[in-house]
Amino acid sequence: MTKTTTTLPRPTESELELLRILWEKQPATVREIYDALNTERRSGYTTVLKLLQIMTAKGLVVRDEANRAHVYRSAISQDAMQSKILKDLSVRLFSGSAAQLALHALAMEPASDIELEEIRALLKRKTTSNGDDQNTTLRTRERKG
Amino acid sequence: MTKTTTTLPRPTESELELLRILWEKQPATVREIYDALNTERRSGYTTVLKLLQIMTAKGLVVRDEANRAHVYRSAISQDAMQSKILKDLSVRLFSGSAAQLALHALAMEPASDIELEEIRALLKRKTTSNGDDQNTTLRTRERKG
DNA sequence: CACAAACTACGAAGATTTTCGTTGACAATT
DNA sequence: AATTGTCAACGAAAATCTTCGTAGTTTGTG
Repeated sequence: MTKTTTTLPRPTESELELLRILWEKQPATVREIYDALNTERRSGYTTVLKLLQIMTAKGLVVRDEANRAHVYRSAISQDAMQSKILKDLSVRLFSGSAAQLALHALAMEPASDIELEEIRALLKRKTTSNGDDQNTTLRTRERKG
Repeated sequence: MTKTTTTLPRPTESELELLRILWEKQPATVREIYDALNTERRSGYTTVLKLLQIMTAKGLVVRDEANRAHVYRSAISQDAMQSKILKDLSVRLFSGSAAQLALHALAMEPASDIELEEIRALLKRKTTSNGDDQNTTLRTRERKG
């Protein structure tokens, strides 16, 4: 039976690792994901396969079974997942205030000038039209690991 | 044998729930924590007790055994735990950039004017002396649930 | 065709987390 | 002093997460 949940569950620790790889390399086969993962940590092939099967059942990823080697894609964009997890965390640890969360994150790290500029720009936009929850899509830039 | 870990482990989901109550009401006995928790979710008394014992072993909380009903305190401030968890999350989901994390959090929520002002102030400080990881302690304000 | 390689599915062991019942100690009440 | 209530400790069941071995199928190669 296929589970029909509208809301995706929060990924577990290792599920998130696979999602990270997918966002970078998708669409990808188990083999490709396995290879990518094993440059970081040691893990068996069937372990990765099993995880992807579970994630498929959960709806975290979708797969194309057209070919023998199934091809996986994450079911949610990195951007959306980031928002989802931050939202959750803001509730659990910041009394629901994402702004307080942001403030904390900012205080932690000496951000680069470029990043500071992006934040200022965003703040400006939020100020001019406050209250309205307008569509503020982020440009996601690359960051070397 | 008492475990001697310098670094506190990341709290689990339910451990974090108890920490939240502690930060609000500490010092507190098991009974008090149990009562507070049960205004939100249903949970048995010994469940809470057991969790607190585990957390004591992990070093997440400390307890005063002077009286029959032990009295618990969190071993780490809410502020420090927030930083700890955000740091962890920035690594796992934002390629190590807390600034990107902050940007995301900001884009999500229509922050209040006061919060926006705080963020601007923080940005100003970070701008004038960039690169230096100066001591930026946050004022933590109250927020009605 | 026979054999090896690559693949999915599945079950299950191991590890961790969550929950609670039971026990025994002590305290308060009658 | 007997009963009832509260407490910490402990063990263990239940639930979830992680890992991998085995089996069976399909594909590629000699």
